[in-house]
Amino acid sequence: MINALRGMKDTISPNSEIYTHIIKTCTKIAQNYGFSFIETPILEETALFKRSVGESSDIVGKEMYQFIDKGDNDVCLRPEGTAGVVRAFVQQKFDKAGGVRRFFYHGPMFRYERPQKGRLRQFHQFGAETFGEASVKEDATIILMLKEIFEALGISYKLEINSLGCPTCMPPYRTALVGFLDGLEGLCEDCERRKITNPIRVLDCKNEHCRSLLRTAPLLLENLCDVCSSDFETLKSILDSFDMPYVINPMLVRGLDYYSKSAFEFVSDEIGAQSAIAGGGRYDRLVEFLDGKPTCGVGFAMGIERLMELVKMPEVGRDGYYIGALCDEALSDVYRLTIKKRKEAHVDTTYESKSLKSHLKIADKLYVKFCVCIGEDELSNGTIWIKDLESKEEKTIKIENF
RNA sequence: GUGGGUGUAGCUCAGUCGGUUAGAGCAUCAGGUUGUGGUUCUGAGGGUCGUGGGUUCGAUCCCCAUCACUCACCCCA
Repeated sequence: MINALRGMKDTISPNSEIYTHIIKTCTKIAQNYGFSFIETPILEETALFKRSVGESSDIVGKEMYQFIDKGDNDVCLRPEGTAGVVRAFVQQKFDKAGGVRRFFYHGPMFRYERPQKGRLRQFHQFGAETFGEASVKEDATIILMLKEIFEALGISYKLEINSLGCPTCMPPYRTALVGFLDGLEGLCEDCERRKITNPIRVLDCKNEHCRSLLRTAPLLLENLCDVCSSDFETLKSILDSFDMPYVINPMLVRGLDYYSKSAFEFVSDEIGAQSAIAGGGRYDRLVEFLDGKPTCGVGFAMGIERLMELVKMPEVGRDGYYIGALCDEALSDVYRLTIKKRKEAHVDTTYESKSLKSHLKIADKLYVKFCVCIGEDELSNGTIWIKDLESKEEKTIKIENF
């Protein structure tokens, strides 16, 4: 027997209904917010991810599904969605055209990691990106859009926010931080490495000893430039005015290198150790990293599999028909009727004749509203027998009136 | 990549201190005399006890290896 690869799952009913419900809900809300659907290739040139996500990140460092194709191209299955969208944005020359563009996407992402609860090698994200809008109101809008999505899906969550600064305030802070870190003894191996590659990430270390050492570390939040500082204040006041609770987490550093200014993460405490259900922020430099004209951007991505464990599905009532034959002579009429009725409604059937009791049992289990049967009596009268499985009301009507 | 846990019927799990034909519930199918469901009753089908080796007269059970799944670390959605 051939099984699916490690960390890759089939999505089958009833999970597929939950998946579809999430996509539908997100799509509707994103469209209300002015985002339009974009589909980008799942396979991209490896260089795209190295330059956008960043070589220092674990994603690029050790988690990419990377290979050489038959044309000798170095390619990757996308580990996240933003890079492809930015590439498409630049390729379409939207950067030169100017204006504000908003896109949403959803689909599979791939990371070669050891699977665990809430982590798969092929997983699915829904995400959205706004280009060309510098106002921090857009950052707030995206957070409020996520709030609306989670409310629509019946998901409870906590929001954490932080500011990662900009090219004005980040570099001096970075220098100060490295100076502080150099004075420390006993950081873990990972932190020693991160100190060189991406010192900001040291703040995010889960190691208890490191955390205690870092208690007195300088915080970017206290060293923001005037613009970043006032933007962060604006963001907080908008969230306050829309009753969007949040906690400021100065240690929150998104895993991807391209973020700047606003960073946020929605977390759930009901899904195991992998608790982030959505994350995002601003990435004002990314477009130029990918050879575009400098254009600011802000966006988010959420993990659909992680949401699937939390979604409360709306109640569904009985719907549609089940049509069955009580004798072999009625089989062809049943079949014809089924195909015809499907032009207007959901119809299930069986290709064999069975007892009335069997048909009713099947119809009940399929959770349809009506059970329709044709037997010898109906055949000779040109009628059908129909029963409403909710009201238990039954009647016999002319076949042409069905 | 590292560590823990688990592999017995389609699903959820019992079980054998090693001993003849391995069990239950749910699910499936058929029936409870003539065409009535979600509740009941009866019956049937369905298992190389993850795989390979070892110990033993004998292994589903003990030992070793291996694979798979799972949780956690790292990191992230």
